[in-house]
Amino acid sequence: MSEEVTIRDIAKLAGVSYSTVSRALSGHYNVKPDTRKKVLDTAERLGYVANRQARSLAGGHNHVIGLVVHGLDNDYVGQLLKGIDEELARANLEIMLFTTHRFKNKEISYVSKMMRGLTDGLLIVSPEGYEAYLTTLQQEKFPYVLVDTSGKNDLGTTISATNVQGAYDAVNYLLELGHQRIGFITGTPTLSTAIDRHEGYKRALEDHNIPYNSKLIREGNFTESRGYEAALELLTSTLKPTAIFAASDATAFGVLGAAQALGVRVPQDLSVVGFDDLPISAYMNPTLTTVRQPLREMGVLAAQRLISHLQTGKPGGSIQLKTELITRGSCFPLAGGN
Amino acid sequence: MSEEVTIRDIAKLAGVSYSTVSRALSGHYNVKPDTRKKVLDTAERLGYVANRQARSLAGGHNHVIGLVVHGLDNDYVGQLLKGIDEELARANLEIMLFTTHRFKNKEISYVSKMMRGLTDGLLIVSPEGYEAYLTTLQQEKFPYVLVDTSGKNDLGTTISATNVQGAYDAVNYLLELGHQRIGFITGTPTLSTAIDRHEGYKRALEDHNIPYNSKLIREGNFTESRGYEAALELLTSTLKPTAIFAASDATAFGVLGAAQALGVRVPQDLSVVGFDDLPISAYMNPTLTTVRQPLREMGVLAAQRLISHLQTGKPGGSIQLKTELITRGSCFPLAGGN
DNA sequence: TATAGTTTTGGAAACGGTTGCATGAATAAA
DNA sequence: TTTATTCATGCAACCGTTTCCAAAACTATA
Repeated sequence: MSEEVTIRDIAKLAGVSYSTVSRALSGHYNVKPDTRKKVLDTAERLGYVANRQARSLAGGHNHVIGLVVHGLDNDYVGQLLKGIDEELARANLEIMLFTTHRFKNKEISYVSKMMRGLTDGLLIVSPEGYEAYLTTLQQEKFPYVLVDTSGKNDLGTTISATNVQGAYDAVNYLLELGHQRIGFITGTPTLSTAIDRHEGYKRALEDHNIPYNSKLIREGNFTESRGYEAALELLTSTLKPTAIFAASDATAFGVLGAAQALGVRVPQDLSVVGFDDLPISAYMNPTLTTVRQPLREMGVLAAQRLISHLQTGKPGGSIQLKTELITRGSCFPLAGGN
Repeated sequence: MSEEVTIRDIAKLAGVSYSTVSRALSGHYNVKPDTRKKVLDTAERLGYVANRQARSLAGGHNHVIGLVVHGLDNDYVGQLLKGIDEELARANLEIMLFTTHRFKNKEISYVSKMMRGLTDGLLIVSPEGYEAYLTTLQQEKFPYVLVDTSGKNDLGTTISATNVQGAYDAVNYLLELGHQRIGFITGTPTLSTAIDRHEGYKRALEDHNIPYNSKLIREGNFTESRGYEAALELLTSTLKPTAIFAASDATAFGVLGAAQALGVRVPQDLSVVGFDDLPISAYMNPTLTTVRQPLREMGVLAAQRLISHLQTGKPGGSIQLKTELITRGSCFPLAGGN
């Protein structure tokens, strides 16, 4: 290992004390402009890179933010992350990745302490309701932002989309096309987004005076495979729906797959609407009608609000972004009765 | 902030010195079994969580590995990460995420120093050829593993798949179905995987005595949108192919989209083969014939080899995993002449 | 029982920063 | 010009570990 350059090396060359170097580098203190310039130049020349651990150990900050996610194996998180990474890069913050299943067998206090030790703040994607560590973090005023959750419980800053309205729009659209038996494959029932989309489904039916029928509902978990199974069930049941609203695009892909497997034509025999508007959705056959969430923008906003919290010490307010129904080729007006 | 428990607190309660606590906790030293137990119990009781920065500052390890990727907005990385995360979690290693575009305007030395300061080792996904920082890392004997690259240049431990063979199998399959004008949409030309797949395409043609025709080739970049455009070009050119081999599943999705837009029926009028076997591919319409790479397993192996390097000080050997042609519904034998 | 050898343990010195306090320099006010 | 005030800087202490070194406590051998 080549010797690392430290602030003491810079101090020696620049002819000042190491504390001055520290102050010049960090910037929040009074340092004479010439001195600062001299220090910065020397640092530059020596190729100085601050030792993050030393810095944070001494009471400074980590310059690392933690990203808490269920998993990375779905495109949806990828889209969010695009926006997040962009903003964090701009602020020179590194990302530490925590997948929640790692927490399963750990003590809450361990998880919270570890994350606090490693990061300056947390971006928590799609928290599963009242996560135990949230309360701890909140008590300790540790900065965090919840991304893609309605966060009804006043758990802090949340960035969300209009999930109820989005689902309402989707189902309303199907209803106006003449569909009456509209199946619904839910998301993971513990996630607020899933609950909200379910609510939107109910409200749209209500407004059209169509009774809610639980036989048309299947529990999903936002994955393709579960969407496939659930659609198979719905399409072979006695109360076969003429349209299916899937709580996510991934789920909808499963529905399309199931329809294909059963020889059910989409959209002629079955209309399908998804939720998310992932990039691939536009390339499906048929192209998928879906409710667009501005995922990347949500990522940007989440990061911005966390950064602002870090800088000002005050949490940013919550915000809800608008969803938009994107009509493509997977829906069809219902012709005759039945 | 509630006061953190330190090794000194443990020392006091356990009635030993703090250095003994450190030794008991880290485990590589001689500590009397009773003493160790006493220390461990006390630590447990106090809910002790080691301060990572202090530990690494003092010369220990970070217990963090860096994951270097282009971006997370494709499912392929997600699959890899599943395996990686699994293994790293088992070894109690945290993940720090570095997206390469962040490096673009930075000095090589900065990037390498930063990563070294923050992590104990690196998992570099799909490096774009001879990355400048690789040489630096190699010189400094910093542990890293390259994932999904053929790494011809002896750049260290690499985990790859049989890309040449995989592409060969795909094209060979199309040839045996009777196709002669087989279009090819490449991957990002600087990536070794893309080069290898191109090579496989060439060899298969060669073995069937079909001349390589650059008019049937379009440059892609592993994305859907580029796949769409490229397919549009191919399908409207004078030398319209009867089959297209896409260098990735995402690219193939674009091809399917383009065919759909042009009213070209797949597989009747056009056969399509992808590469990756992403989960969604099985749900496409038609279901996508593709070359499967064991992405998750590659992730597992990469992590295992890095961990072993960390523990033994010796780099693990490179390994190449087998790809497999998965035949589904997107290909069709070519009937008449053409 | 004395002696040499081996464990086990404690104390001190790092690791590379930040920051409070005190002092010196520079500026403004009298 | 003197004095008060602000600004700039240096020194030392500290953050929570690891690890070197030496001393203490055992063990085994003679």
